[in-house]
Amino acid sequence: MSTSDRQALTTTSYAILGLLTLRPWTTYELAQQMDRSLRNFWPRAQSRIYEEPKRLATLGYASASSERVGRRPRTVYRITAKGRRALKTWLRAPGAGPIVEFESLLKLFYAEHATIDDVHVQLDAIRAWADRRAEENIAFARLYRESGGPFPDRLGPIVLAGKFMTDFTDMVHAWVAWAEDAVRDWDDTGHRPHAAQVLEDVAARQPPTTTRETASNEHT
Amino acid sequence: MSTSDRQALTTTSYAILGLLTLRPWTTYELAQQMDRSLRNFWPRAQSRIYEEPKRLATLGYASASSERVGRRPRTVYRITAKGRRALKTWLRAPGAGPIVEFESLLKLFYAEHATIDDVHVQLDAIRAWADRRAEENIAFARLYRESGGPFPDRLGPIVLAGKFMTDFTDMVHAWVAWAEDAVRDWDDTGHRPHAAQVLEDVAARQPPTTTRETASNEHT
DNA sequence: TTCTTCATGTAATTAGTTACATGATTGA
DNA sequence: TCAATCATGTAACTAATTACATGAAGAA
Repeated sequence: MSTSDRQALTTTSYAILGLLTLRPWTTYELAQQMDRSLRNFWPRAQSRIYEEPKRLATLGYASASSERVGRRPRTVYRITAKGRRALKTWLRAPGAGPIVEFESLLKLFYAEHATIDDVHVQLDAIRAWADRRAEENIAFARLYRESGGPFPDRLGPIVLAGKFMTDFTDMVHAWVAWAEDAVRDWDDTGHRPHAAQVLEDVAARQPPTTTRETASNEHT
Repeated sequence: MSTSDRQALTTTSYAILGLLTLRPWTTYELAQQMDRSLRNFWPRAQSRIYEEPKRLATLGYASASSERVGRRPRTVYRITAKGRRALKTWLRAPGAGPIVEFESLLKLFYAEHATIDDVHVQLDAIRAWADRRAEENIAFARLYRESGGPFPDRLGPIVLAGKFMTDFTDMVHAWVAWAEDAVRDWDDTGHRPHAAQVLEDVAARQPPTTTRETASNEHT
């Protein structure tokens, strides 16, 4: 039981297995590709990308062939039939929803202990992040529009993920603009017009009508 | 050097240190509060919340006082002056930008190997996720509008983070609606009108004018 | 020839998770 | 009085990270 647990693939395993369906890769190429395509919704360190395919190979989901560059060894990985089957099975089960980690926002969450300058440092950093990402998104879109990209027949799934990323970038950008306005009314009066407005707006919304047993939240 | 490294606080340490500025908490309360307030932008397992304050205490950033409930011991943590200073210092440095992990999207990214049903399983799961979150957001806003919440003077920072979360939820919701349309044109023709449209739109954008040394990306 | 960057990997360490264990409290 | 839930914690494990090491290739 604990032995079979140890053999269970992680999401990262499947992430790499998925890349291996496209073509064989050297570990370095995998790391590069991971960085290009999955970084934004499944970020992992380079060393992880070097380790995972080994495991895939020992478990039979991939095959490893050793090559040689001068005196240096290198490994090329290919997916096996077993690997393809495993991937297909994994694709059928619903995956986890989005998880966000956001250190700058955490700092803003404790802004009462910071100076107003500190707050602007965070907001500026976030804006810079959004700008950088926006640039990447545009460069990416132009590349694909002009050349079709390295895997033109994958356009559908690629843009599915790509639009998620641009939507997220846009959202962060808009949020930071709002936040800059909002912190402008942070004075000693305790009045927080922007915050109050948000509360009103969100509180006035109709909860989505989920179909689980006539959601009885109307005790109003 | 490696000894002093071991003493470095992590972001999670500061997350808890921040809560400790609000009032003293038992570990269980801390875990609860973490789950209520920080889960959405700094999610950590409950056991982590039980361990971290110990470290804060041994390093002098917090003090621990042992109480007793029947025969059971429990610990209440309080921030120290040193802890407050450390938090303030941490707040000054720019934090990391948002990191997203999204397993369902990863599965969609490999949708070529899935059936159309599999794809809809993912999209449905994502929509359900967004609906659940929307509900939480609304409940949260209503609570704060009506009662002011447990820390009414923190309204500013709280809504800063809260609006980020609702904006994100809204974005996911809108994206999934678009995605459902987009996968509708996934047939064998290879035509992907929705995807193509996104590429056009994003490619046509003007990159944000970052002020680092006259960004020379106009070789057009 | 030397410096830098690209390429390929391993080792050490840790932050974090899952799983377990059990006492206290509530209420049926 | 029994079961379920709340409360409090520890132990075992691992996925992941940072840091290091070094050969190959290209440029100056």
